[in-house]
Parts: sequence; C-alpha cells; structure tokens
Amino acid sequence: MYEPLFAYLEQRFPLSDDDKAEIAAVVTHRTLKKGEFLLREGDAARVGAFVAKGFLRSYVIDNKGKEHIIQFAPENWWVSDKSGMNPDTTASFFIDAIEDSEVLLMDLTGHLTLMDKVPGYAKSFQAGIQKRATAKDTRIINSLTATAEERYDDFIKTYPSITARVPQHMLASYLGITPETLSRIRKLQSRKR
Amino acid sequence: MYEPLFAYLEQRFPLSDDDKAEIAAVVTHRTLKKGEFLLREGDAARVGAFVAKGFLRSYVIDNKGKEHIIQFAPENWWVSDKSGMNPDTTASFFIDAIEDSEVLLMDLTGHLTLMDKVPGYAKSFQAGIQKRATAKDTRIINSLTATAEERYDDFIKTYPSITARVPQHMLASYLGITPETLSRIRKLQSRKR
DNA sequence: CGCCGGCATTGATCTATATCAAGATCGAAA
DNA sequence: TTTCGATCTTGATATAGATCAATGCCGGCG
Repeated sequence: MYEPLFAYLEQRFPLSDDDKAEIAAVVTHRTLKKGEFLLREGDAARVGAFVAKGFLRSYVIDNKGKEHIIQFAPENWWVSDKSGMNPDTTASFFIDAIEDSEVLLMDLTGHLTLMDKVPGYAKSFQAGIQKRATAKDTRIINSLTATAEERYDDFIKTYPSITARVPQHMLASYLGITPETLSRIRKLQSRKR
Repeated sequence: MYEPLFAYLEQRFPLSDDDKAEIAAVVTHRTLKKGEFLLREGDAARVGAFVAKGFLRSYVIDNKGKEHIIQFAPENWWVSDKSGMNPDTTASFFIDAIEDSEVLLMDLTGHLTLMDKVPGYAKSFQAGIQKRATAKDTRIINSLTATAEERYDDFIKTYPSITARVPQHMLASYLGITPETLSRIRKLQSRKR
C-alpha cells in the first residue's frame, strides 16, 4: 500500500526499514472514486496528499462562480493542501478525483515527525518546495505574457502525459481560457501539422 | 550593518549573540546605486538577498524582448535568486535597484550553515517559503481570472506602500498590462471616487 | 535658466479571446 | 440498444486590452 510512496522517496534519498515504518505510521490511506472530494477531515492541519494511484486535481471557485484549476496531480505527485491560504479569500478551495484514486495523506504532525526522524526527508522536501516555486514563477510569467495558443503548446510540451488524460474543458480551465477557445486552437493546429 | 537582518529574524525567532556572529559570518554586504544590477558573482550559488535598505526588483525579459517584473522588494524583503530556474528557458533573469540600496547576500553554503547551526532558522525559512508559495498561487489565479482593473485594485490594497514608490510603468509590467491601460484605469477610478 | 529625455496621458484603431447560441458527438446507465 | 446528459465543435457577435501615434509634462543636467 505504501510502496509507491517509498519508491518515490527512494529516488530522492535512501530509506531504511525503520524509516519506512516511521513513514507508514504517520500517513493515512484513502480511496477515492472518480468525482469524489478529498475533504479536510477533523481539524488536523494537512500538509498534502501523495497520489499513489489515479489522478486528482485541485481548484478554486472564484466569486463569479467560475472554476479555476490550480494543479493536476497524477500518480507520484503531491497535491498540496491550501495550508496557509489566506482565510479571508472568498474563493473556496477543492480537491477531487478525476479518476478512481488512492492517496496517502500526511498531516502537519506527521510531517514534522519525518522532518525530525527521517534523514534526507527534510532536504528532499526542501528541494521539492523550491522546484515547485520555480514552476509557479514560470506559470505566472506565462499567464501574463503568452497567448492562449502559446500556453497550450507549452503545456502539452511540458506535461504530455497529463494532456492525454484530462478532459479538454479542464485543461482549458487550467490554462485560463474558455473551452471554445481551446477547441478552436486545436482545430487550427490539426490543420497545420 | 547587519541590524536590519537581525531585527527581521528576531521577529521570527530568538537570536543569541552567537547566532548573530554566525549570520554575520556567512552574509555579504553590497551597496547598489539606483539602476545598478545585482549580478551573480563568482560561481557561488546564491540563495537570495535581503534588502536592508532601498528597493529592488527582479524581472525577466521574454523572447519577444518584453520585460516582466516578477517581484518588488523593499526593505526587509528577500529577493530570491533564480536558483533552480530552468536553465534552458531562454528568458533572462535580472535583479536591479529601483532606489539606492543596501543588500545582504546569502549563498547556498551560508544558508546550509545557518540551517544547521542557528536554531529556529530552518523552521522560519520553511514558513517563509510556504507563505510565498501561497502568494504565488493567488497571483496565478488572479492573472488568469481577474480583469486588469481588479488586479490593480488588488495590488494597491495588498501592497499600498509599494504602489507609492514604484513608477507606473513598472507596476503595469508587474500586473501584466500596458502602461496605457494602467493610465486609463487610474483615470476612470479618480473620476469615480 | 532653459533644454532634453524619459514618463504619463489621451485618442484611434485592431485583435485575441469571451460570450451567446445551436448543433453534433460520445459514453455510460437503464 | 436506446437514451440522456455531458462534452466538444462551430458560428456570430461583443469587448477588454494591445498597439500605434501624438502630445503634454516634469525633473535633472548643461
């Protein structure tokens, strides 16, 4: 059950059997059916969820009632919780399953335990955060600069596997364009290429 | 010379005299005149720069030759280096001074030393990173969702002090709109309010 | 003091993308 | 297999914001 997570971590730093036990102890397994929500349960501040199988997405709904996908998360990705998101933002935050999925939940306590007890975890976590920050900068600049078509091209180049698995209207939502516009872009490109 | 940084850190966690010595040892002081660039010198991977005085900005120039401001950094802010930025991105990255400034540079080695030796530093760094990540999410959603005017309103509400200090065309660049558009927005609002 | 060069303003167009409105197509459930 | 809802496509129109082009303004430098 924990194997995918172990494998993921072992690509980043060595993991002893003790470490594995430690990890298994602080992580909670959950199964999600397609369309099901990953709700915040209890009051344990959650750090994130590791997608062991399936495909999740996180999104917000803005004050105009529109959905905006923040992140897609296929296997071996982390979806981060909105931890620290401005509570006075009216936008509501959701995570749900695009396909039947299995996730491993980590709460703040668990996270701190691992930071402390599992050598390599802290550094690897650090590196992950950093990398994600850069990706976000890129996305910001992209969304400010690039045309819809450029953003689309960029996406399929960067995440070809995701492109294939996601319904078009969700991709449009991620790119910040309407489904109609995305449809037209695809049509134009299919003619050209 | 290091006082602003000490003060900044002490708001986050207690700092002994030893800690201060440790910090002073790993940090480099630099003075920048208005318009001057903060270049990467030598090959030491830099983590970031703390603005002790003045005002910096970081920006990229995209392949169409356009400037896009990523971040403004007044006193007591960190400008992060592009550490980890995708090297194969053609976009070039710059940091320069909008006003005469003084900065304290921290390289990777120093950062790791502090992580290790100064209690509280690691956790506080962590928290900072997290907070910034959230801010970036917000900016992404904003840039995808909101109109130019909404983004402007948002900015002046969130960073009133920055608004006053920055030339309009730079603010426009940050918001991802043309100076002309920003000028028109301001005109409309001044009439209304 | 006066001049010049960047900055802001204003106006006239142009264009990418949204919005509105039907169809067409696909897929899962009965 | 049929059907219904969701998704995708296509077309017509509207609009926010870009672009192009002057003009005005102000502050620093000679």
